[in-house]
Amino acid sequence: MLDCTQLLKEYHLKVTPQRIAIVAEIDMKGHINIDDLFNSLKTKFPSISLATIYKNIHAMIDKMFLSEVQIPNEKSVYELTKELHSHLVCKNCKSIEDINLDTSSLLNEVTHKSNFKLEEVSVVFLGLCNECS
Amino acid sequence: MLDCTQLLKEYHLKVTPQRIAIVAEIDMKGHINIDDLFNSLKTKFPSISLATIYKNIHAMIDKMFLSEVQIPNEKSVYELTKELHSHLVCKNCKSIEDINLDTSSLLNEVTHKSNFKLEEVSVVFLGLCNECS
DNA sequence: CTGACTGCAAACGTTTTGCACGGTA
DNA sequence: TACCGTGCAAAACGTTTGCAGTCAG
Repeated sequence: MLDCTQLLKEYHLKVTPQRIAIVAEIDMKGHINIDDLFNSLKTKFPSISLATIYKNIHAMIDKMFLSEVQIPNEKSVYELTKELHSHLVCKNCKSIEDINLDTSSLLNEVTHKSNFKLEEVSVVFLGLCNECS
Repeated sequence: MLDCTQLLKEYHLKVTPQRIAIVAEIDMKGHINIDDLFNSLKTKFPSISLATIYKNIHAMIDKMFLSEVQIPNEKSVYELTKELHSHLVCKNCKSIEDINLDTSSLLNEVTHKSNFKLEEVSVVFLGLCNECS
């Protein structure tokens, strides 16, 4: 299990119960949006504020240990920063799976076809997950 | 040059001066966000309302002849619907280029590695355009 | 002539901000 | 103790809605 306290310290963020809970929840769920995070944390911290969630999510993104994942037509979800990967999104249940892909041929193709100096590529697949299909 | 009136008729939307201007502007710019569209149209229609822009953009998306392009960390832009393609986005000047890619090997890879039934894939490249690099 | 479109203003949902209080280091 | 984080309330922001007047078909 992830040592949230340790992680926060590594990134020079003060360790508070709310922050520990935020990191623990994201780690457990893998991907979660602001509202679901807020609702989950309310059971543990009945008076927690959405402002606190927003402030902390942004602080963690600034420190680069959280990443925002933008999903077409859905609210963004957040995940602990891992090595580069792509996402599979279920159109039905909205669940999200990570997948590691070899994008080298794609990058190669773009490098030859365009004048862009590429830095990142975001690949999102939409479809139906195993359970929904 | 695109016959905007004709296009609107084909998709069974009433032809109004505002709609012609919206389609013409999107066709001219290729990709444009709501604010830029609003500001461009204000020179021609000083009293045009943002509500009109929003309503029309959505009407055209519903008729499938406009498409929304979601750009990480930026406002969505809109384009006339063309055959499936990917986008190159300049991190500096925010310009957008279309590119046609062969995504078959990518789809193949995902089909083998996951249990998802794929329907769509969105690929966005971020980097620097020719002028900015 | 009728229904659809426009522009305005108000409503709405989400995110951000300012501030007083409390907790971490 | 000094500063940072929290929670509340208000503000800001982008988008949507309702409505009265106008226009396209």
